[in-house]
Amino acid sequence: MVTIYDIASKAGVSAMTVSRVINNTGRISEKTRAKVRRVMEDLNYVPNQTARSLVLQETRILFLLITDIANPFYTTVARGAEDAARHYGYRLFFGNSDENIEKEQEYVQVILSTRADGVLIAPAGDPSRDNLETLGKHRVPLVLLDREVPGIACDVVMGDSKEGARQLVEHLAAHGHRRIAMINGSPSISSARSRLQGFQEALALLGLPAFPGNIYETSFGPTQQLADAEAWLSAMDPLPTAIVAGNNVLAVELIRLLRARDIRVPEDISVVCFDDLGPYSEVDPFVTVVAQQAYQYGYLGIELLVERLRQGDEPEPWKRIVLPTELLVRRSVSTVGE
Amino acid sequence: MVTIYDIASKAGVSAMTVSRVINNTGRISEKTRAKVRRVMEDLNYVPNQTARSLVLQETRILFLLITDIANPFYTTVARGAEDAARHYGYRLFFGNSDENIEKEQEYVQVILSTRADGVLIAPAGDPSRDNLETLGKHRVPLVLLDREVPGIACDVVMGDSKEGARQLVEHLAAHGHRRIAMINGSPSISSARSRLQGFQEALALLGLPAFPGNIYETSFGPTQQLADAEAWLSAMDPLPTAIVAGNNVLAVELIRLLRARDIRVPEDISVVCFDDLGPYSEVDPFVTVVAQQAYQYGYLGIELLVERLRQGDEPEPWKRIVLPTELLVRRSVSTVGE
DNA sequence: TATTTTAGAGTTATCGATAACCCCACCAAA
DNA sequence: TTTGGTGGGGTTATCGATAACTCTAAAATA
Repeated sequence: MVTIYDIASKAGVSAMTVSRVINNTGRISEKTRAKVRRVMEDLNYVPNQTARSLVLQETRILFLLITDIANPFYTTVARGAEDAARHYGYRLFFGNSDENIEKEQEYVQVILSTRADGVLIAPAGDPSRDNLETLGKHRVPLVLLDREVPGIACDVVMGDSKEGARQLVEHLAAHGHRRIAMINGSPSISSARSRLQGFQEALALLGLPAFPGNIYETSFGPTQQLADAEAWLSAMDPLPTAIVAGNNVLAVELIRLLRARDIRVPEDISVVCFDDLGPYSEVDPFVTVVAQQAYQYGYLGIELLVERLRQGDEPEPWKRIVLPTELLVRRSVSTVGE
Repeated sequence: MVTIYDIASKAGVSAMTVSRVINNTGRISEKTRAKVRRVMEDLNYVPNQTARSLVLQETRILFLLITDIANPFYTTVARGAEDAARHYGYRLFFGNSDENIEKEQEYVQVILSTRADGVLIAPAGDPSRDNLETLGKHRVPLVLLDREVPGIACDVVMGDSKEGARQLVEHLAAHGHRRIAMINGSPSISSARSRLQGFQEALALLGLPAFPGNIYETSFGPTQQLADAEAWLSAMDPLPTAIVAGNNVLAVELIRLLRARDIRVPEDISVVCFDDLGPYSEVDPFVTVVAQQAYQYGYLGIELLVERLRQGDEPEPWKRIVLPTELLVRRSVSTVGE
């Protein structure tokens, strides 16, 4: 590999002069600058960012740790994050935690050994606190994505889960549904808690019953089997006329399960959920959802991070960006009692 | 940040001894080893991978450069790549080229300055040759994804595009379609060429007409507006009864365009395409596709790369992995002439 | 007992860049 | 003539790790 010293000797100058030309610092005569530039081109020189990182104590690497890149929500988050990182001159690593604390912990080690300048992370849940504290102990700037963690003070980009839940329930109620159940992610995840709370408050507000067993809590995880969900469904007698799913993955799994039991959606049970099902759900719109501004999650998250990196000594107060949700009405809700 | 020297002095040994403990090399007494380990834990030491990369001349970084992380196909590729990278102890950068040569070129510079150990790339097209040669000139191991580039000899993971096209056309023919058109990506992309060729061969084989203007070539790109596609449609008289789309994005855009013109799918025109549409398609299967093993693209691609990295001096011949396609019949095809 | 071996370390140079400091010639002002 | 500012650029130390070599005391062997 061509180094700065190769350039220096071919150009008959010192390495420092080459460095100055590269970074446009110091005083260099036009003649010297031109000569160095030409040698760099001749030799196809590309600065070694690793060496630079070592001496500058800055890697210009940001890490995006999400729970599943295959989930359309996070996919779009990743796109936003990548666009922002590119715009601000950072490189972006990514990893999937699969909603798994141990996997997350492994990535924390990778992040630390990488000396990433900052981390944009959707924590697996409240138990992620240890992992986040590890990052904090090493002074790695952090921005939380979609989920807050009690005890961790930092910037966060999240959605208005309670409002989203309210929109879904109101929509169902407007279609005559009164017996509504919810399948949700683990209560150890703040967004799941907010969605549940929003769900219950909306029920109360509309005078709808919170019948026994109307809540089923499992994992948002990508490999979820919904093994017990079958029992949960059977236990509800009569079945609810509508079910709110805590996220898109759960909605998909639920619909699959319902169909396997010959329960039609939406004729027998209506299903709605949080998060859209990808850029292509517009082809044949089916599931009614409250969509979130996934791209903005990623873009704004990186921007918060970059802002933090620029602050240094006089840190500003933590920011908390709450993005609105939008109800997209499609075909997975039928009208009851007509 | 805690360094190896901090550990060394606290433990009363030299830095080299600490390094030996970390890497399990050389001879270290159990007592010393234990002492060093304890100091490392006490001080929360994490080795600096940057420094290590510099001296080892190896970053343990792989770069995944795709054209759009928001495309469900590449999303799944990314997941496979990430799983494989993790398995083999590599970190994974990613970037989107948006089917754009200039953006791709910028990323090539990033890759070079990063000193990534290898690159898994879906090139924007044949003109990517320059970019790939730049990588080659710097001896960066390369694996091509989904697309070959004339003049570039390296490992590649791709799909059986011709067979896929045949499956689609045969499926349409079996439903009575005889007037079939195709909307495809740029002919500068090898997979687009193969798909077109497969399409035309299949037509010929089945004795179907290749009427004038039955092929429309545009870009696979994510931001494609299909501005001229409208004119293309109008120029075909009568309209075809079925259209094959070169990939999922084009199919989506096409369907949107057809609907805007009040042309129903599949009643008026049937639409099929390459690549599945993501998790949504499980919920309410609509578009008939030939799906590709996207996860395997990513996983096997990284494996090829890692294999190359291990070879060093006696390189094996280039490998060319061709993955099969699978026809998934759904609702976007109607039967003609009943 | 004298001489090798060997276990268990330490020393020094190096990877490729940049920061901080130093140096010198030249020109202007005192 | 002396002083000192400034343009232009070189020297040296440093970032945090590892490779290659060296060193020493104790154990093994002759």
